Amino acid sequence: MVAGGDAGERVGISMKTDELREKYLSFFESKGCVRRPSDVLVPRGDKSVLFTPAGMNQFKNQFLGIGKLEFSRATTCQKCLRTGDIDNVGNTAYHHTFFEMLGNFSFGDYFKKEAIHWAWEFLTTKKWLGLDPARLSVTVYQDDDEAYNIWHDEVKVPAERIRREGEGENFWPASAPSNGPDGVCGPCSEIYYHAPGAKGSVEIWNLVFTQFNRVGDPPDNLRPLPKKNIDTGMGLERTAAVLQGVESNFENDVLRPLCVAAAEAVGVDYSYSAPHGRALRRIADHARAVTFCIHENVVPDNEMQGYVVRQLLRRAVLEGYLLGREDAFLYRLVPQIAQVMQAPYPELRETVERVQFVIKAEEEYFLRTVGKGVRKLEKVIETLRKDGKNAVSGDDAFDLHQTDGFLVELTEAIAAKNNLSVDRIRFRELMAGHKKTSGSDAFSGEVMQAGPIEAIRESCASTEFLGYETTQADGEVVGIIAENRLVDSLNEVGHDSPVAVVLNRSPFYGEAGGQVGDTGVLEGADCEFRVLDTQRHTGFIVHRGHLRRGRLTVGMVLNARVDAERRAGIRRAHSATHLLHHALQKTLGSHAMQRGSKVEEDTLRFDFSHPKAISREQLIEIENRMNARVAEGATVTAQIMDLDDAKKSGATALFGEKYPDRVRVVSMGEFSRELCGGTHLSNTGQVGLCKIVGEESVAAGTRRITALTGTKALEKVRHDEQLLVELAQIVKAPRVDELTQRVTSLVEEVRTLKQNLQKANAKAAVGLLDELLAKAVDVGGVKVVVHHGTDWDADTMRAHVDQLRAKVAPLAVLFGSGSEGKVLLISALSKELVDRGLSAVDWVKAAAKFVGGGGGGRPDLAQAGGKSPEKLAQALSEGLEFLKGKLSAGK
RNA sequence: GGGGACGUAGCUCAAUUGGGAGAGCGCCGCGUUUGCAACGCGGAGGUCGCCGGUUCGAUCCCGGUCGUCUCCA
Repeated sequence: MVAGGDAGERVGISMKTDELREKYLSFFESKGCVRRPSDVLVPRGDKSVLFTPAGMNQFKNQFLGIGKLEFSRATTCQKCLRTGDIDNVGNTAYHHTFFEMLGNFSFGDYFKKEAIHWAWEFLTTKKWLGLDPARLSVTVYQDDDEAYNIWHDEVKVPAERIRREGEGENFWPASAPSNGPDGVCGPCSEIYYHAPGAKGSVEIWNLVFTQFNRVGDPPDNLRPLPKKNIDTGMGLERTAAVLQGVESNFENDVLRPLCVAAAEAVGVDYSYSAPHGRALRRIADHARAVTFCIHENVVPDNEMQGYVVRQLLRRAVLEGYLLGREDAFLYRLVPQIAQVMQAPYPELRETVERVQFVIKAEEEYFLRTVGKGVRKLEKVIETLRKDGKNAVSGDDAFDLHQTDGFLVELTEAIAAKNNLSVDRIRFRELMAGHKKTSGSDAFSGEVMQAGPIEAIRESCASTEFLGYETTQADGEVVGIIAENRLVDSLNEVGHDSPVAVVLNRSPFYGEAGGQVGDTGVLEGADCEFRVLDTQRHTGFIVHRGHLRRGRLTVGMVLNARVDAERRAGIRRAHSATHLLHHALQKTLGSHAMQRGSKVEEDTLRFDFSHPKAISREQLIEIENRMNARVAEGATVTAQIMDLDDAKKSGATALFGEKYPDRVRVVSMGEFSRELCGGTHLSNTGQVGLCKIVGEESVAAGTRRITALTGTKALEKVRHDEQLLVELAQIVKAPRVDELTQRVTSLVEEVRTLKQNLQKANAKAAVGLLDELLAKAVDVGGVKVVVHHGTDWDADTMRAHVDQLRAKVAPLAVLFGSGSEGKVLLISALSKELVDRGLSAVDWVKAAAKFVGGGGGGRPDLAQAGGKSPEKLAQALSEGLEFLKGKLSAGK
């Protein structure tokens, strides 16, 4: 099972992945680093990335000096996701989408010397990894003599094993000095290991020395930072593979079992060098990535992160499909993934069922769209066959890809079965064009740099939030931001774009946890600032709004008053949200976990995981449970505690949500306990009434319930009541209770009236038709009926035509009818006349000419319109003459 | 954020130069049968997503809008 090499040398250093991770973290703990948990895989607050791409991501603020620095050195094992090299996954030994990165970090604390020495110590000391120093080599940035000297003079790495590299290789961000971006950057030093028996060496560790601030283009654009940082990364999978003496990451003790499990799920055997080994490695990799994402509630979707998850999942399913597995199989890997990853991420086990459910649903969904695409492709192939062509065009392949989500690999596979190829060149061309036209800068990642808000930090660390206790308090203005710039004072009343005001203390709630920001007013001796919205920004509460009166200056003390009535409505809605969550769990089961929420004034929206629509009965039950909790008037309390204690006490937390070390727990009676920073009632009875007004789907496996509380709930009930009263009046039901009966009988009445009318018309038509035939002109044996009907519509005319044609042949009919500036003409010929080359279309056109219109249709039946009803009689007689002419000419 | 498509009966979907809205399955009734997707006949069920425009006339063309799918970022 283990790849070749010198067994004796390997035994001493073989080490499990879990052991390596733990050793790394405890080693750096012993160097004073604080061991921090892995950040979530999908950082919600960070708009610059879709997924956590590297270990340093969670420390961006610390690197920038934003916020309070609770520690200056840290170590983590961070779960990461990257899709840039997705095509290499499974082909190479070292590429993954999901992977873990070991790191140690210094924020203005230790620097190059320690980082290098410690890396070496960890790698070479027997107590830790015990690697042979002779098998290690390093690189440094070409101009970084400091790093070179440490390696050479202090660590004693011989010069022939120290390589100097350019900014493309050994600078972060790559090539930053020449090409930017501006901001913090610095040289790197990489450590390589040459495994016994291996051809070359592999990079296992990258040390980044962020010591510069780049300002503009060269020369002299790298300014030394006052506080230098260390950011390092060691790939866990890769190092584990090295330590285990295996030739690929996918052969290590975590990934190999997943490849085997993938093989089993697909129904084939796994071996590293087998032809389908690549496919199985991809399945294993993608399944792990998808499992972690869905665990964090990032589900397959068609935009942003959800789209990436969908692509990963579909690519994995496709690999299986191409190996002959045409039903859902990927979801079966989840328990195995939770198993091999349980040491660092025990929480994975709690969501196995839900993750499997989501994966299976998406798999089946995908297989359906594949089915649709297959049908479409079969049609394409059929016409190709007819035309004697041997390749599916790039345009067809692209159309399948773009509109049906049909991956081109699949098109190719199916084409190959039919001995056809696919025009990949044209496909790629179209794809490139599509990328160009659909691309946008909506996603231009912001570079690491501090905004105007951070400058406020010099005078004030953060805003103290007072809103749990009060809705009104005095606070000092510590910052004013207008037009994205920090200003000392503001006197322009009626600023177009909103202005932001930061106080040192405030009762205003900044939008968070689904609860909207407060509105209200900031008032001083002779000034007034209207707050339209409140946001949070790294510890500050930012009041956004407009100056209404006077002048605002930094240092002023203002009386901050929250719009208390609105806040009360928000509190009702927020507490009701917890009641709803509780009721859902009770009614639907524990899988009905919160996925998101939006809490506004007496209005709430709650998304949760649930596979199907909720029945009317269940909705009533949920509503009943909530209102029972309202009626019982349970006490609502909040307390601050350690995150671990809160979780132990059974408080509901969301997977994929990042919580601070100390959290606030909101409890209601004995039935509800949630981690929540929102503002709540003191007693559930204050909700008043909670009315569910909507239930819908927002994504596969996710439902949304909308509900109203307090005043709005009452208003809604009244509104519905009013509606019924109005309806009752309109349909003349004596009482609202009898509406159903009344409307039913009205519908019934309309139906019978319609039927009667139809019968009456048919009856009248019988006599009419005979009359028409009697009046018909005989032109050379052809009965010609020309008639001006009163208020006939097209349907009536056609019905008459059909009945006449059933009675007599050969027959030609021309009907006309006019009303209010509109004329309708219909002409019809029996089959014999059509066979003789006559056309109803020509005929009706000839007649329509006289009423200022045109027409068309089929040779046996045509229709035309016009605008001059007064000329209808003429049109009809001219029409008759036209046909006479045709009939005699045809003889 | 942008591109491509789709939206027709309860369900799955047809319908070409713009001119009479269809099939299969399901449902109801009658009949024939009584064995695994039975058969025959009859019937009900449609604002052709919604709004506007072009046209004598729009399910069809154009614009907008909503919903669904999909691709790119």
